[in-house]
Amino acid sequence: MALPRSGPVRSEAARIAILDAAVALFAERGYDHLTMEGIARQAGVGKQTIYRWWPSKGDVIAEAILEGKLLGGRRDLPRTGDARGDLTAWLTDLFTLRGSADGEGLLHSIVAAAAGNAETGRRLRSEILAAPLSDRLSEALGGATGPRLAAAADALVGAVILRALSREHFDETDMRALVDAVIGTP
Amino acid sequence: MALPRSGPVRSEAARIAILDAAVALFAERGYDHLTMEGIARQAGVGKQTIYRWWPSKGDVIAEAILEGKLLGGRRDLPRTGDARGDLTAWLTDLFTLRGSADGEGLLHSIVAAAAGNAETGRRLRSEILAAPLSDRLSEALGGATGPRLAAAADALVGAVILRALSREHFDETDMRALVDAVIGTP
Amino acid sequence: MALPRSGPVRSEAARIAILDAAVALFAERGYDHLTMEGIARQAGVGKQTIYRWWPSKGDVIAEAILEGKLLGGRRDLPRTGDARGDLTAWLTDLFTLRGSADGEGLLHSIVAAAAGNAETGRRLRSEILAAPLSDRLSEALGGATGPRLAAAADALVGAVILRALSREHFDETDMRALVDAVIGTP
Amino acid sequence: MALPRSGPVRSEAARIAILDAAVALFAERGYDHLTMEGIARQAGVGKQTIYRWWPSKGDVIAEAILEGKLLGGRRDLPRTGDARGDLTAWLTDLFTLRGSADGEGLLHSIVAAAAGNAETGRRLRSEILAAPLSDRLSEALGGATGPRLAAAADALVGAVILRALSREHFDETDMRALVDAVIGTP
DNA sequence: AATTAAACGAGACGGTACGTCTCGTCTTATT
DNA sequence: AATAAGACGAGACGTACCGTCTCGTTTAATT
Repeated sequence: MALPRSGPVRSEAARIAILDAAVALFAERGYDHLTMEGIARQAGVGKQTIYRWWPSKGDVIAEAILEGKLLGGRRDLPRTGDARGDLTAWLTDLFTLRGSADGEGLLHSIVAAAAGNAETGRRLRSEILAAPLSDRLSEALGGATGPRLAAAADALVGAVILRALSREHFDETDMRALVDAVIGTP
Repeated sequence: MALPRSGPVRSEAARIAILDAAVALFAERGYDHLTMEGIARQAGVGKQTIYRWWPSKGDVIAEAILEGKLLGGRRDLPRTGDARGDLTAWLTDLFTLRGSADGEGLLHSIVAAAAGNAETGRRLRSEILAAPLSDRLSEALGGATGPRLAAAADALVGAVILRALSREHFDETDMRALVDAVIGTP
Repeated sequence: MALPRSGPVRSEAARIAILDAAVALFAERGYDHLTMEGIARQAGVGKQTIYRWWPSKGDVIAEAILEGKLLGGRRDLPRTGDARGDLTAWLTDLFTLRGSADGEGLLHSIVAAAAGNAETGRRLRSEILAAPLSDRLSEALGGATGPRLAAAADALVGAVILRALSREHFDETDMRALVDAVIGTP
Repeated sequence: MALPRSGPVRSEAARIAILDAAVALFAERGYDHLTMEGIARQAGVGKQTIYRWWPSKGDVIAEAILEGKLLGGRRDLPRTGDARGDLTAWLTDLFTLRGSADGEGLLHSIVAAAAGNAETGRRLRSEILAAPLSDRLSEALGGATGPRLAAAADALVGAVILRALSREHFDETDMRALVDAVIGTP
C-alpha cells in the first residue's frame, strides 16, 4: 500500500527528453565529454530535473541502456541456422562499434561508462552483451548451460572488448581463431 | 648529429615525481578523479612541466604502466609446473584488482584509462595483460602460436575484465569453467 | 456588491504562520538570506500560499512590520518628563539594533529591506522610526509641527541609520552632539 | 620584506574591466540584481578571476567607490560663497540619485550595498557622503569640528537617505526645513 | 445532502546564480 | 631553456531559490 501523496507527478516528457539527449550526446562526443549541463541544455530541461532523478551521468546512461535507446536493434543475433556463423557475424558487428562515434568510438565510451558506473556495468553485460548470445551459443556448445555457458559468452565478448581497448585490428582470421578457441574447431 | 642546445635538460627528478604522483593518486582515487592539477600539486611541480611532456593524463598513466609503476610485480605468472593452475591463479589475482582501490576499483580505473586513451589501451594489453600469459598459455594449448594463442589470451583476460565491469562475483567454479572453455577440459 | 463565491476563505492560521516564520528567519539570518522557500518550509506551508497573497519577500516583511511583529514593543518612547533624555535613550536603543542579529545586524537588514521594497520603506519611516518620536520631539522643539518637525525627526533617525551603515561606533558623546545639533543646546 | 614569488602578476586590465562592468551593471539594474556571473560575462573575464580578488559583489562595489567610479564627479560641493545654498544644492542633488536608475534607484542601491557589506558602508559615509560636506558645513556652523560637526553632517545626509528610503517626496520647503533644523535659522 | 470551487500542503518544472574545481595556455622570476 | 608558481578565460560541477504550474485533499457557501 503506497503512501498517498499530493503534488505534481513526474514528467514523462522530461524523462524521455533527458534520455534522448544523453544518448545523442553520448553517440556524438563519447562518455568522457558527456556532461550533465550539456544534457540539460540539449533536452531543454533544468539541471535540477536531472539531479532529482539520477545521481550521475552514468545512471542516466544506464537507464538509456535499459530502455534500449543506446544500442537499439543491434542486440539481436541473426538466425541463419549456422550458429557459428551467426556468432561470428554478431561479434564482428560488436567490434565495429569501436569506430562509429566521433573521436572516441562508441564501444570505448560504453566501456568507460561501465567502468565508471556500477549500474551501467551490470546492465551492459546482462542486457546488451552476453544475453543475446546465450541461445545460439548454447546450441553451438551442444547445449551447455550455467557457468560453462556464461564463461564461454564472457570469453567471446570479453576478447572483443579487450581487442577494441587495445586499438588493434581484428580481422576475419582473428575472429575465426577466437570462435575456434572458445567453441572448438568444427 | 645532434643540434647544439643551451640551457638545462629535462629534469629526471621532475619526471619521476610526476609519474609517482600520478600513480599514487590513481591508486587512491581512481582514473576519473585523477587531475593534471592534482598531479602537479602532489609532485611539487608546475603544471606546465607536465603539459610540456605529456598531452593528457592518459599519457602520463600510459608511461607509468610502461615503467611498471602501476602494477608492480603483479605481471609475472607463478611457475609451478602446473600451467593450468598457474593461469587460474594469475587470472584470479587479476580479478582481485577490481576491489583494491577506494571507491572505484583499480581494475575499473585501468579499464577507464584504456577506454579514454589509445596509448594506455595499447600498452595495457601488450605489456600488462596478455603478454605475461603467453608462454604458459602456449604450453597449456600444446604449443599454439599466432592468432590462435592471441585469441585464447584475449578470451581469458577479456572474460575477467567483463566480469569485473559487470560487478558480478566470480568464484572458483566460474574461473574453472572459464579455463576449461578456453583451453579445454583436462 | 461582492461576487458570490463558494469555497474556503483565506486561512488566518497560514497567514500568521507565514509572518511568524518570516520574522523568525529575518531575525536569525538577515534580509539577504531570507527566502520564500525558507519561509514556506519553516511555516509548514506551500509556496503558492505565500505567492497567492504577497508578491515578494519584501511585502511579507512589510506586513510583519505593520503587525508590529518585527520590532515588538521597541517602538514606544519612554516618558520620564525629560524629553531630551527620552529621545536620547530611544535613539541609543535604535542604534543598538545594529548588532542584535546574527551576522548582519537587524538594523542593516531592515534598511536593506526598505531599500529593496517600496512598501517596507514607506512603513519603516512612518510607523517604526519617525512616528514614535513626534510627540516628545515636538515638545522638545517648543511645539514645532509640519515640515519643521518632520525634518528634525528625519535628521535624528537618519543620522543614527547612517552611523549604523558606516559601522562606526556611536558613543554617548556622539549621541549628545547629535541631539544638540538638532534640537539645540539646552 | 616581501616573500619572493615567481609567476605572473595580477592583470590590471582584468581588474579594471571587472570594476567597470560592475559599475555599469549596478547603475543599470541596481545592487540586488547585480551578480558575479553577470559581471564576469560583461567584463569578458572568468568568474574565478573575480573570486580570486574579491570575496563578494559588495567588495567589488566597495572598491569601485574607492576608485571614484561609482559616483564620479558628484562628490564635490559647489562653492559659491553661500555655504547654506551650496549645502542645500548638494543635498538636493543627492536626493535626486534616488530616481536615476531603472527600477530601483541608485540611492536605494547604494544603501542596499552599504547594508549588505561592511566595507561599502564604511566607505560610503567617509568618502562619498559626509566627507565632502565637512568644510562648508563647518563654515556654516561657525567653525564647528569633531563630534559636533560629524553629528551635523550625519543628520543632514541621514535625513536625505531616510526620506529616499521612505519613497516620499522631498521638496524645496522640506529641504529648507532640514537645513534650518540642523544649522539654525539664518 | 450534493455540488462546486477556491484555498491548501506538497513539490516538479525550466531557469539563473551561486561558489568551487579543473582545464589548457600564458607570463613571470629563478636556476 | 627548463623549471615552480600561479594568473588567466572558459566552462562544468552540484546546490539553492526563483516564480509558475500541477496534483489530490479539505472546506465552505450555494444549490
